[in-house]
Amino acid sequence: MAVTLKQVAKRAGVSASAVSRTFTQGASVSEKTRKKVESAAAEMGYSPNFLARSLTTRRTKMIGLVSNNFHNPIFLEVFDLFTRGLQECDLRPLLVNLTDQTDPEASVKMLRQYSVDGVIVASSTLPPSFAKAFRDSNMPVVHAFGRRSSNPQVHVVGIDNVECGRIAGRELARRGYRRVGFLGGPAIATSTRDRFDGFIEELTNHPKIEVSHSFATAYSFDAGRSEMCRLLAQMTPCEAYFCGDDVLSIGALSAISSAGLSVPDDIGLIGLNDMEMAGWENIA
Amino acid sequence: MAVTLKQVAKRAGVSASAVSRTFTQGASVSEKTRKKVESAAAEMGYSPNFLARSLTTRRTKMIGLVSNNFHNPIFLEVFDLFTRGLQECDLRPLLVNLTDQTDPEASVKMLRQYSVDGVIVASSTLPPSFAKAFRDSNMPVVHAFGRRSSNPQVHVVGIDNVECGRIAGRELARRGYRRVGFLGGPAIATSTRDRFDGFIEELTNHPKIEVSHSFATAYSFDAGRSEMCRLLAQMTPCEAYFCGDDVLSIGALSAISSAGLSVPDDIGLIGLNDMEMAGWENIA
DNA sequence: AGTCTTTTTGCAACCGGTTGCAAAAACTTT
DNA sequence: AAAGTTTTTGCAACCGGTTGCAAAAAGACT
Repeated sequence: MAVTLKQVAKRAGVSASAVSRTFTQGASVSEKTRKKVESAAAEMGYSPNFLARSLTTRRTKMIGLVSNNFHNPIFLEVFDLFTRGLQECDLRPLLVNLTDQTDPEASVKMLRQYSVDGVIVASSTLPPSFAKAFRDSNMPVVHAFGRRSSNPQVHVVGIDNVECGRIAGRELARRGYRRVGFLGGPAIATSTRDRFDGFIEELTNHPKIEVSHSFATAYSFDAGRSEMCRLLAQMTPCEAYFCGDDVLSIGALSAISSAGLSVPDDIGLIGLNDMEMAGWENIA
Repeated sequence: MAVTLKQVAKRAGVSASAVSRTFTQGASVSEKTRKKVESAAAEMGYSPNFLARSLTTRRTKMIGLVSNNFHNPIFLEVFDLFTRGLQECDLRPLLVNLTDQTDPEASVKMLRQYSVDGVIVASSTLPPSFAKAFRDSNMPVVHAFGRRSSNPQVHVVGIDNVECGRIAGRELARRGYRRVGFLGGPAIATSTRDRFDGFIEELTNHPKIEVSHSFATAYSFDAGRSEMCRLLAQMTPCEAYFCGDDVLSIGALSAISSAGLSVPDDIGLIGLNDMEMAGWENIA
């Protein structure tokens, strides 16, 4: 169906190699034949088939973009930025949605069958089996929002979650709260653990402050809301909370206002992520 | 690097075709050789290269998933559902983020170079040039959230926006509002136009009701908010509004509450989409 | 055992490109 | 004009598979 290199070659009256070379950066072609080829190609609407090319060049310019965070609105921003970034580098994202039913091994195998040049895993809430499968895949993988890994094969980019925790702790202390709580995401998420560790570490410097903590079941609005409801129902809720993620904060806010309380008058709250929505003014 | 079919063939002591056939649905292989091949393949960790295969089968099982809606939170849900759906059909989405700087022709060409089996365009706010480019691409394309097209090549799936408009109009009339407004998305979006048309059509049945309309500059929180601010600043704002999209509604809600008014006591509001977030209870 | 069918198998060509290599063409030099 | 250099070109093999076809093997039937 599509126009092939050979057809162009015939039309331009040159060999296949000549055509191939005019479409390859830095190959040796005379100006004369290049012109011939280019006009023939233009007339016929030819452009080289990337997959056939990849067979010999061993580069597909495809990147596996893997995530299981399709319910945390911050990830729409993440996908936006990541895909744009890739596109600017002339790479295309092959999207993989990891669900609970997905077999991590199968996903890795699939990505290998498609010969992706690399993989980006964008998630901090990845079950260990997934993390392991991608780690062992021996393709280049970068784990976004992960934490420093013991495995040197995997590049990690992310924020310093421990430091985030410290900052939040410091701020709450500065504001004079005496009883503070940490409201984290799923206990298995490394991001939550690190933020928690930093938070605790910082607050040990302030022995007068009473610290408690709890974990929501997911990074989601509902989880944040119900966990905060539970906390508020307790005998002595804290004076202020540090939420491990903005979507949790928003859920928590919802719980707080349903309870007839307000932020920051009745209760203090610190979120994390600065998502676009957090700026929406009716939330609070 | 990766194990190839030939290596497996040699190890299993059979021809290349035999190996190929054991990995092809419905090909003729005896049980005996199949076993030999399978065990050899398992030992060596072989799985067929999809791209090489696609060269002869002319099927890549890749689908271009194209959108420019990376700021409307409803689209995270859309991506989630679409990718899952594709994965269930054993297809992989090649994601394309259309920005203002993107050249539609280039995107189409790119998708053709990757030999995608088809394209899903998920957007109702597509500039006509994009729509046209994909339409003319002579690959199978389905336009999600589009409207019935004059071009029979393109499959469209979406809701009946005209009917949505009618329903909203009917409902506002039923509730006895006398002065109602339509707050739509960008005037070029077909979805907005259709919803508007349906809305108007329905309300012509109620001649006593006064109808006005305006369009936000985008399907976004900010656009909804600022448009509603403008409306509220007018001499006589309407008693109720129909917003063409939930994210607009949320923006509008924000404007309304900033103005010290509340819904539905002071002003009526109908949204559209039932996005996950619309259930978040602190929004309203 | 011999003949006729049906199934399984390997050869070889092909999918759409790339690339090492040696020959051909184009310049330089003297 | 002949010899030496550099650039451009086409041939042919290859990337990792699939598939039509005819020969080989296996099974069915007298």
